[in-house]
Amino acid sequence: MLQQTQVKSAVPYFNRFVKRFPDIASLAHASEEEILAIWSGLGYYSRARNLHKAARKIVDCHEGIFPTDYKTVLSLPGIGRYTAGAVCSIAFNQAQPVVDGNIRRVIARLKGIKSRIPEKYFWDQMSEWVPEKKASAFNQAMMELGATICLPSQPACRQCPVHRHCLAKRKNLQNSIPLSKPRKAVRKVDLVILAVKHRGRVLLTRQEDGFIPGKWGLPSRIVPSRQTPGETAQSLNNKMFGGRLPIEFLAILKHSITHHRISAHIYTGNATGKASEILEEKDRIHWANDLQLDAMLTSSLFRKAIQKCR
DNA sequence: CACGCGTGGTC
DNA sequence: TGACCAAGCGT
Repeated sequence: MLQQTQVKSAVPYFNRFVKRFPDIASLAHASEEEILAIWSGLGYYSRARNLHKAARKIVDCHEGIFPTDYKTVLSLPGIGRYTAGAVCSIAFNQAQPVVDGNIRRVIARLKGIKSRIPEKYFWDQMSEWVPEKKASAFNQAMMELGATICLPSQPACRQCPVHRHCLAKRKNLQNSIPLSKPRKAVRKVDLVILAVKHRGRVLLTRQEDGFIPGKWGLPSRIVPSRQTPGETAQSLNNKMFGGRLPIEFLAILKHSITHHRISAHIYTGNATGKASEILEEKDRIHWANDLQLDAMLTSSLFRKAIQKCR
């Protein structure tokens, strides 16, 4: 959960997760749907799928007991160099290095590194520093230092236990180190979302090529350039209802996903009479009640859209 | 090494 | 508000 996610954001998800899946066996035997339902809103959903796979692999290959050997831990799905090092050092106190965003910043400042350098540099440095008998405390301390004192902006150098060793501080370069990476341009996307209601239920569809991840979602379509959202909404209406559904513009929701900035144009409609005949395969649609919505929707964009219709 | 993957915190 | 960033991973 903590991969690319702040501790503060993950904590409530973690508590719910371990309450529902208190051990490896219960996770291994759960359905992916249920796991994703608990994960819903946290983002990076492949983490949840990999966690599920890892649990099953541990049950199948390691008699249900979490391995302690570094190479074996590293071989689990969703566990890369960082997580394997974190688990082996923090949980098992093995002298394995870890490098995360915090540690990159701490090292770059300590060493006064002004240019882009290969990732290997940080790993080599941490391998050299990690103490044989206190790997757990050391690795956590390095990350904590970055998370609480050696902050991205306005670092609290006066409180820093190693400020006397810090080249960035000595040269007064704390605010220009580390070099911020050139970001990929954010693409703006217009998306039409249909919130169709019928007797207190909401229409969900499966979209194989859906822009928003997760199996079930509200009917949606990206607005092609040279088309207005209204036209796209009508064309979606044509495809799904033969154009018989009276739809009404409701709101625009802003939602950002990595390098996409989505403007979601929400349209609502009431499916009654002929409009309730949907031109879509039966197994691709579902009329969901409130309880099902909660369990089936993964993306928080769709959740926000539903909230708007209440 | 570059890229895509979600969402929320922070200034 | 927008830009940057977060206990990264798999391809």
